[in-house]
Amino acid sequence: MKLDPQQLARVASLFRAFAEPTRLAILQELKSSELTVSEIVDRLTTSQANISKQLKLLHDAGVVSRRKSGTTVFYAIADSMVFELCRMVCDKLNRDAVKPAKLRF
Amino acid sequence: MKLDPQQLARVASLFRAFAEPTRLAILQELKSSELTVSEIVDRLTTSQANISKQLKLLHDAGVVSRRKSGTTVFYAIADSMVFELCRMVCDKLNRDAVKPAKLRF
DNA sequence: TCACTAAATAGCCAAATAGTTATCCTTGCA
DNA sequence: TGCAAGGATAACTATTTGGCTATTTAGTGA
Repeated sequence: MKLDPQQLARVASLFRAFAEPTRLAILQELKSSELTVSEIVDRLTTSQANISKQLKLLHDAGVVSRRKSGTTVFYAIADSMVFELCRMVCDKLNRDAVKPAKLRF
Repeated sequence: MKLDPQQLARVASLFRAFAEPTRLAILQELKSSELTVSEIVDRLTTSQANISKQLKLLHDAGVVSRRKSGTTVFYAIADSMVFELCRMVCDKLNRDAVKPAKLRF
């Protein structure tokens, strides 16, 4: 079965959510627990505006979930497929690496 | 275990290989068998130059393999993780879809 | 040697986007 | 009411990159 251009675009779009170091860094922080925007900002090295922007993108892609409590907003991984995906990609990079580096998301 | 920025960049880079409809279309064509550049060009709707460019990117990412025979070059899927990855992404899109669309790479 | 074909590359342009700073909601509280 | 804090958004810039056309490189056969 072949996907038509529109379906390919949707698939590509979801892959794109994972195709940025900053977004991967956010997901990595959310691996252990849900976090507020401020907590993520504290753990990473980019601006609050950028974190919010990337969180919105991840949320639109259905990758993270949002929970509001007062003025603070908690984000969490919405689907564990995130980790399966990252593990598969890391495994491939490890297989391809000349010198074993043992990446593990 | 947390990946450092350089490792995150490598992971992101591999994801990026899958984050384009044209490249996904190429991979989809290669699903059934290896193909020459010309054959891929015939099956898709973009220029030969663009197909070559995207094939180079996929090859650099270790996603497709290259086999030369005379003046023609055959490309093939280099790692079956490609299909596992795409299946997982399709499954998620199917889960999220309000109206079941049954995507299947 | 010359013509022909397959594929790769160069050079260009337009669109997409990660990042920034500045500003704007909201909510909670004095 | 006022104000401070947490997040989101706006506007802008710089970079990346998918696509094109034109050209180049490399085999093949007459």
